[in-house]
Amino acid sequence: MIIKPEVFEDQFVPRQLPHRDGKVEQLSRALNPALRGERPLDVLLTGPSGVGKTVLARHTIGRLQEQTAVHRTYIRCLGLEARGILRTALRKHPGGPKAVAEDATTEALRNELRDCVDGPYILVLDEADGLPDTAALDHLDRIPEISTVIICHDVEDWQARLGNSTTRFRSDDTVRLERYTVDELADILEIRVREGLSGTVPRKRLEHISDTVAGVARDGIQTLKAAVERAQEQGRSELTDDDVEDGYERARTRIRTSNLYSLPFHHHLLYAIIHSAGEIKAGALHDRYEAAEDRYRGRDLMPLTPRARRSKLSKLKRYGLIDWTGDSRHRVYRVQDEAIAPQISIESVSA
DNA sequence: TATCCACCGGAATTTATGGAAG
DNA sequence: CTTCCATAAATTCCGGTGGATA
Repeated sequence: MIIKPEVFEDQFVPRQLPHRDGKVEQLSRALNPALRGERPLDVLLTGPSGVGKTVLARHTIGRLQEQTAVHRTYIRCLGLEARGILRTALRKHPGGPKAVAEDATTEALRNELRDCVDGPYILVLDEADGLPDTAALDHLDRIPEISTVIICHDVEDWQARLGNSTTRFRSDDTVRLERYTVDELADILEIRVREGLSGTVPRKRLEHISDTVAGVARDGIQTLKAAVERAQEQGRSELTDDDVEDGYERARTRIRTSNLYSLPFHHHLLYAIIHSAGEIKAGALHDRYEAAEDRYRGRDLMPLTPRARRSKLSKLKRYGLIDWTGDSRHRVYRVQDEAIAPQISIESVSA
């Protein structure tokens, strides 16, 4: 029985981070100058998705704030450009203005930010892979009190991106997180069980979950939650292996559904055609797409030529939404998970 | 078994968009 | 305001692929 749903939410920051002691310590060391009122070091925090990069940053900075008054702001970079970063950094700073003008230029924002920071200010740039360029960093570079914790997936990609940019945010320190082992992740799940559920779950079952999700903590926690929900629906208090397998499917479906919904119309149309066909050969897919081009009426997008469609199909595959077998003109497309319903209906082209 | 050809995907090129500079 | 520049997305071009066809 779930008694504290928040324990299973992505934003939940646990009081303890098992098996991350060394990483917490490393990050703390970099940030500790703040205890003396000095500027913390810049840190690059990397690792695959779902292994606790954001949680590590929140947890460690949270502890720092218990010891000293230091300002910090979390910014999810996805979809933001330099202006958006500066605006958020300014708006969330305690000494910042109540409202920031909509049309303020990047320079104006930067100057205003520089004038209001009065001590160490830590910016956590989450999902920094999503930044279009280094412009944001180049601006922040000119405000001496600001330091950064940059969270991204791949160090090499990130450094290549910095390229010839002269920013000082080349990171004094890099904290790398890896996937958890089965045992480690089971420990983490045990804590969630203790804090969020009314009953207990046998260790073996938690290890089964950990193994199923291959050490990705976020998936493990979501799978645990979905498995418990399933058992609850069926009036059982104990988890079975089937609950775990089904919970994993549900968790994956949720993630993929949100993946699909985040994509533009092109992808939705292609996905809807494949979903309604079940299996569809390349030629037929392109024919139906062309037959459905009237769907673009009233949108500010234009139908794509075949080459661009292929790019969208590749993306759908990367997102775990479709799959295919065969090659060249004999390729057959299909959806990976029937349970993920398309957002648009394509009755008119399903014939 | 040689050729055909519809589709694939890398690479170069064009187009659209938005910010910065003058 | 215009011009310039950078970037991303889409198109154009084209060699590669492999089951179908004769």
